[in-house]
Amino acid sequence: MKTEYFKPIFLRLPPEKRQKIIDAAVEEFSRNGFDSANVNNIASKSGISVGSIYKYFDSKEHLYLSIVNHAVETLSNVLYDIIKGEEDLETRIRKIIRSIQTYTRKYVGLTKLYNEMATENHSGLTWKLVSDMENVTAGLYASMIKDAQGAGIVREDIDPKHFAFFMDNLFIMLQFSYACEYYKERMKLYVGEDVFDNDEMVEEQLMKFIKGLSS
Amino acid sequence: MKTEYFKPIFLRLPPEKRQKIIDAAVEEFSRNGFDSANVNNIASKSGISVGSIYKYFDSKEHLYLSIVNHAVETLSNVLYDIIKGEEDLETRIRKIIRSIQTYTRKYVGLTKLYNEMATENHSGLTWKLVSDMENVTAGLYASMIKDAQGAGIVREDIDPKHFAFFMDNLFIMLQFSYACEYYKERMKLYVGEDVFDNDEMVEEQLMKFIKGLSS
Amino acid sequence: MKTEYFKPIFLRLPPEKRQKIIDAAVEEFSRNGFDSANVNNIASKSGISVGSIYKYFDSKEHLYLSIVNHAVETLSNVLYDIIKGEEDLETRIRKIIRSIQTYTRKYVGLTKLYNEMATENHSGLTWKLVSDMENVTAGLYASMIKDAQGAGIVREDIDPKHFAFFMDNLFIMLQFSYACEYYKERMKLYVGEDVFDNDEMVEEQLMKFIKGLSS
Amino acid sequence: MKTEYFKPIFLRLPPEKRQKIIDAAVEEFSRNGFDSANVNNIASKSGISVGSIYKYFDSKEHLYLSIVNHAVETLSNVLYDIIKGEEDLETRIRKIIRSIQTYTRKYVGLTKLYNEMATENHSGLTWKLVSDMENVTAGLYASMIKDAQGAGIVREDIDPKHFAFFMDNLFIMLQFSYACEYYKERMKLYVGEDVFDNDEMVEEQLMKFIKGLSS
DNA sequence: AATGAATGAGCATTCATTCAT
DNA sequence: TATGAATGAATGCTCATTCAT
Repeated sequence: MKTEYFKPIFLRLPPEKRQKIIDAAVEEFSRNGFDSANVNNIASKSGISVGSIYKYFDSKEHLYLSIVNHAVETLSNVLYDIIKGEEDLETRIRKIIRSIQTYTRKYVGLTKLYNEMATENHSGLTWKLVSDMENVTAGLYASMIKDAQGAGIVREDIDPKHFAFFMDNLFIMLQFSYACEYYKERMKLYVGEDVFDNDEMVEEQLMKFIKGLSS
Repeated sequence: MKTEYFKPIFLRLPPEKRQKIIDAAVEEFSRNGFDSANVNNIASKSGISVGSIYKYFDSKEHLYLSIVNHAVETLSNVLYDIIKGEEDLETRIRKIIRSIQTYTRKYVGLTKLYNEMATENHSGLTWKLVSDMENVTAGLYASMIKDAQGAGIVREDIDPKHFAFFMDNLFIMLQFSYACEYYKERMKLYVGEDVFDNDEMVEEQLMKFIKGLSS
Repeated sequence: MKTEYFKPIFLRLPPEKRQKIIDAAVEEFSRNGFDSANVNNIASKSGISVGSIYKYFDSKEHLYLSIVNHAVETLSNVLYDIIKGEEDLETRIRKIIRSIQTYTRKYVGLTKLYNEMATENHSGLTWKLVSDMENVTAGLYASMIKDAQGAGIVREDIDPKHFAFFMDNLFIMLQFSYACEYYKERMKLYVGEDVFDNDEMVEEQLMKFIKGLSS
Repeated sequence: MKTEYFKPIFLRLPPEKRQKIIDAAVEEFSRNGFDSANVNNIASKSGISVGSIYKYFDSKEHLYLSIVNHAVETLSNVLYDIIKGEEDLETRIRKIIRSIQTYTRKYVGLTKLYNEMATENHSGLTWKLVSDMENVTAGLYASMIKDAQGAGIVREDIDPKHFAFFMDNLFIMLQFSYACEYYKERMKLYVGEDVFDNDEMVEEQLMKFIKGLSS
């Protein structure tokens, strides 16, 4: 069922070597995008030969897909741990926001890659890769909101699916705003040059935004 | 101040010719992204020679920037017309949502381009291009919200700048969700296969989301 | 009907340039075979750029096929002029033999190419190219022999088609023996180191062989 | 005198292992030609490691030469058994024809290899390999014909060496026509789609051709 | 001004060969 | 001896850019 885009031999590599390849590839793909990324560069940055890259991956595209897959798995694992908790809606949302702030900084490359990936070019393939995860998140969000509606915290007349969608949109844009040059500039322009030193403020404001305008 | 990336001669061209070049370039860049886009293709699709392209633009990059600029101008003009109106907050937000639904469908290529452009690759240059416009929008949004706070429609304890930022984030994601394959799939996954036939529903739900959860 | 493997632009080239490309390609392909032939070499030997080669031909394979086609046309034109004559069987056969001796020396590369081409690798494509010509030759030979049977010069109980086939086999091997290293060595071994200075002798003996052993 | 292109250790291998390597190499070289043949493929088809291949042979070229040598030995042993018999000329020729029909089908790969080998690429080396055998055959043919001349079966005024040469040319082409795609197509075109089901016919006609036209 | 043929650096990929285990 | 992972030079092909006409 689960398609893997690397060859079995890749898993048999010593973990540090594997990590070096992943790091170099994330760096190269997230900086240049798929087309401009240079496999030979990735190889030399990893400290291995091109030949070896092609022993581990069938093609540049498979290398890319493996890396995207890795990125999505890493990022969604983080979210998953939070969403699946038992706390009330507000606590969980706050946790998500803080995780985004923490982990997006930690995995800048992976987040850039996510943005890159959602771009037109190869979206057919990448969507297949990512849909499972988005599916899980979507479901979790929706049920989390339904619960909140049951508990009277969220108004009944809003559709949980739409709510989940808009909320995740905010999260995605927040990720990009912490990782991608363009969106970083844009965030500074909107809320001020010092946003990135004010994580609590952002958390607070986003929380308020989600909770609603009117008192 | 305002940098232009085409050469003066480009403006002296007959408008239809200019439009043909723009259309061909939007098509090629939005379908393939900057790197895979082929200048020779753009030339033949426009019905002019490569040589001429390079008479009008210094390089592929300048052609790209000119096109992005055109895209942003077109898209932001639409928004601008709406925001600058005198109606109350809710009316204006609803108008924006409906415009996004209408114009994003009309200018799919331009929207894809906006997504493409925000990608790491050329963000340095593109940001310069776009910042003016985002600046205007940001200011307009913020003052629009401030007004609403003055009128008692929006709670006082939320920062107008943050509010504007989050709201625009929602709008941007909505645009992508109507234009870019990846985000289209994602939206279908979140809210159902038939979203794209349910514009009113989306408007209604997004309105509710922005207005807030709690009654 | 007739497939051409070069692009139209190739024909618009100045003939000397075209010839230079053909010569360089014949040289490279006949010396190295399809796989080892180096397109970059062909380009520099022709005094043009690789880019141009790919403007004239879609791929290495198409370049090869164009060259093979040229070779076969050249070689079969020579034969065709002879076979279509009105002389009696023996005169025509003698003429063919002498032409082989003359033209194979003139077009060594083309003959080597013919040998190369008949080799397994790409025979599917090449056969299509060549079959028309072989078809013509086969028909001409067969009718030539039928005539001779009618005239009482060739015994009635031999099948003209088989006769044509065997005769052409002898001609093909003669061509190879005048052009390809391996077959040259072999011919010297069979009939003596000085064969290549004894064209009349070879003509005489081959004529006798074809005309038959027994008096 | 006799150069061997494998290393001594190759002979010390268990015969089945040796045979497996030979089979895989014949298959690969005859299907793809020298250049496109892949040593790693040969290794895996043989069920041994590349490393081992290079323990047994110095290089791809030596492996190739060893295989060609094997092919030629096999094929010429067959012919040798026939030619050295004591029967009269016609009987022996018929036997050769029938052997070609039988053994070429059995050893398609070896025959293709013989064709491949006679191609320009490596003819220098291969000729050295093969000349001994061709020498023997040439001599045997010639003396066989001389005998026939002595017995009054073959006209005196034809040179036995030339006769042997032309006759062997016919045999070689017959081999190719039974094994190599290109020549198979050509034979069908010359004598009909059903040639390959008509071995006796071919034998009969070739016999007649060699025996001569005139009654 | 316009053309489009020509250029050649650049990159993905392959594969013969080596060598540490 | 045997293994097979690792190497990296080599090559087909693309495409931004130039420039003679």
